[in-house]
Amino acid sequence: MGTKAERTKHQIIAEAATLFNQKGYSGTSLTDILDATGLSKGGLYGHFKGGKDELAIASFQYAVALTYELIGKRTHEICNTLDKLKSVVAFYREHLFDPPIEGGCVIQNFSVEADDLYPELYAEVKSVVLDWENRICYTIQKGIERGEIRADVDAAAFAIYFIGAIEGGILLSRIKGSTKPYDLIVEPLLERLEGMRPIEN
Amino acid sequence: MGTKAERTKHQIIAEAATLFNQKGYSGTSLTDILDATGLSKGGLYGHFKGGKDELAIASFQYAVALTYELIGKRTHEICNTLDKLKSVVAFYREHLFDPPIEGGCVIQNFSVEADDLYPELYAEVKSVVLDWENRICYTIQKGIERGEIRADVDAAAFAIYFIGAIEGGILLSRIKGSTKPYDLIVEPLLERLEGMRPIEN
Amino acid sequence: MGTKAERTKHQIIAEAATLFNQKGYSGTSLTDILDATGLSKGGLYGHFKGGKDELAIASFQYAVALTYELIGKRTHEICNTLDKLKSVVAFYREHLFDPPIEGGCVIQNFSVEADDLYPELYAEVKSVVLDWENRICYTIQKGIERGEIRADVDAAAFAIYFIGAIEGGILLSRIKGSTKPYDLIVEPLLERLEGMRPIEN
Amino acid sequence: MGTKAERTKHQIIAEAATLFNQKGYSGTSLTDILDATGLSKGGLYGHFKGGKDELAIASFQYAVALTYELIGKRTHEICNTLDKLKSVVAFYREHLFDPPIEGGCVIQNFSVEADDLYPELYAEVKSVVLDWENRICYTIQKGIERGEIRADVDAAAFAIYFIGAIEGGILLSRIKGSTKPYDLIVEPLLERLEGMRPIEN
DNA sequence: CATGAATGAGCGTTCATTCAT
DNA sequence: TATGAATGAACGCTCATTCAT
Repeated sequence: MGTKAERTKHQIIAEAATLFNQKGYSGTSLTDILDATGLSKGGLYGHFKGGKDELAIASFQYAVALTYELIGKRTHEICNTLDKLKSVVAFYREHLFDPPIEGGCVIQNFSVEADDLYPELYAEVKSVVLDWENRICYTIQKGIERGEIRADVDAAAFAIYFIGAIEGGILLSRIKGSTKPYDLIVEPLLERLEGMRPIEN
Repeated sequence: MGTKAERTKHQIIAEAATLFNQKGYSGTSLTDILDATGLSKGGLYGHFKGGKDELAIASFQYAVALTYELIGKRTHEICNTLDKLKSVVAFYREHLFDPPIEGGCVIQNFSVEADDLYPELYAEVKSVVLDWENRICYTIQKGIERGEIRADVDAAAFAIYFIGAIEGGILLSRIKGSTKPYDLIVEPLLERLEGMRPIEN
Repeated sequence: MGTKAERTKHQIIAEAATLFNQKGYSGTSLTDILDATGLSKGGLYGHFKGGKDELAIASFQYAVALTYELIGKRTHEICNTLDKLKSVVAFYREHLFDPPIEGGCVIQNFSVEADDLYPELYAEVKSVVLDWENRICYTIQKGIERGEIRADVDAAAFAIYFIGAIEGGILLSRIKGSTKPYDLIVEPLLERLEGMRPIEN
Repeated sequence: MGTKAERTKHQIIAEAATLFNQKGYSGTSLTDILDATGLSKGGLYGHFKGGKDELAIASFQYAVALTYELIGKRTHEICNTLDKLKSVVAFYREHLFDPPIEGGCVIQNFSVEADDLYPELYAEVKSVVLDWENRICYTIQKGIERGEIRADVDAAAFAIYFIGAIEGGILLSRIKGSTKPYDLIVEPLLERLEGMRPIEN
């Protein structure tokens, strides 16, 4: 449940995450967020002493956590490791134009704006990407242990390829307004996944 | 060559392109541009009646044209079509951290910020991507005609894959600060290019 | 001694007095005071319904009372009237850079800010100065009665001169960061005090 | 004459000097200054890139310069050095309640607020006081050379005493709303001035 | 054409104060 | 009593833009 303050804070973050993801950090004014939440000017600072910066970082973290959560729900019930990874690819495909947070992929949106301007936020983006890599690595290693993935697969390299293909696909599909780019870019990824299956004998 | 006015205008665009690409549209103030160019307030409006918007679009177009030009210099002397395409991949690899316009890939930077906020600019981005696709299609079709590429290659699909892989690679490599992601993501692309070579007999 | 409420109130006043004396009324925010005391927003208003104004006046009065108390401790044990007055001069000299309340002479600080802006507070300053005058007058008259001071001394005039010399000395010594101005300005005051000694016969 | 910009800037400074002197730095808002000048919000920043700080320092310097100028006009026509100094004492007496800049002595007002809060402004105050000292020193040394002042006078010590007495007098007279404190505090100063006259023979 | 003084809306932030808990 | 979430006006400052010169 949480205290009233916690609920208010959470609501601010949720609204802000959408706005930042759509309009960017610079493009989103506190007034935008205030309007969206119904809060008053000073009220926001009661929850975020660090101001817009702190709120942006919290929003990014929330957006990432929400995405993880949704993906987790999807993959939770899938036993086979390769199927799990495929379902992640499918998840992003389904949400190309209806992403967890409106505005597109948060990693793209935040990284592209933060890289030259907001080091603290950018560090956060970097750590999230690293974390994503690690999760995939871990998943693959577990898959190898369980005999669901061939032992000679380079987990670290695959993780990077996996993320890059998905991100490239999202980027282009959104620009083109079509799922086709995503499908085309992700196709070799899916083939590679298939190729990771241990040889039956 | 060109009148003094044209040269001044070009200089403004060049400076602005870098600033917009690094700091984004919202994050770049006219003052930033004025400081960088040494121009006066009103002077800029003399060249760009449309204000910041017009300048941003002009900057984006300039950035794209400059990139094309640099790539063109590189590919011009290459005869074989597949080698031409490979050299484009190499070009982006070489300029991952030293791009034609400081701040990274202009398509990424402008598309990510413009999509939810600046329809006119976003339309420009879309048309540039479409143009890039068409160029690759055209290159491939010419390659097929010249017998350098197998006739059964789907040029349109390949073009999209080509762009998506490169963009995904750039995105991740910049975040990670390493060329490795680019290499990993682009690897299957290069293999596919190799596979497009007509069977010798 | 005193209820808990009284002790809390006193503590607020003591902290606020220092802050107001250093940073001024306008320059001190309630947040500053809250941070210094550890109190909560509403807690302060429980003790000072009148808000910042009431607290400022209470702080000024406290600062004056504290100064009187310290001077009192010093002069208490001195019998001779002229020596008493000299010890006051010495007291201010000793505390030029370590005054009872950090930030310098409260009369100067409060009067200079209040005169054009806060009539109520300024009235308080005026009454404190008047009170100081009266105390000196009274001391001198008692000294005359006790035969320690010549009967022809104009007590009222001397009191004003006494205060003015000390204040002028403090003002300049603090600006110059040296006791020298105080010494120079106070020198004729001390001579005059000496001249007030009744003629021995 | 000066350009229009210079005239506007000067007008801002003049208005601001009065406001700062009356209400203090913290107590004066840019809106106050804008209202007084009729300028618009951003217009002020065209003249003072450094914002409120820069304006405050400029205002203080202007106030000091104006005072010097008025005193200069007064003393210019006076030949004898001691009479010159006496006329300075008289000048401040005449303007106790009608000072060059409304709000009282700028040294007092600015020093008292700046000491704990605005080091840059405080440095300016210090340098002005030092300059005043030096001017008096110089005047006295010239007086000695011209045989109008006894050669054994300690110019530096006198300068400090001179300033301290005047400031103490102003401070108290303004609090009391009467010229009497000034007269009383300045009396020994005038006597000392008289005592500096060389012995006639 | 170019200048830069001027505009006024808007920025992120802090303020003194209130009030339901 | 004491808390701290909330208010909304005001803070210092920057913005894109205009226009008399």
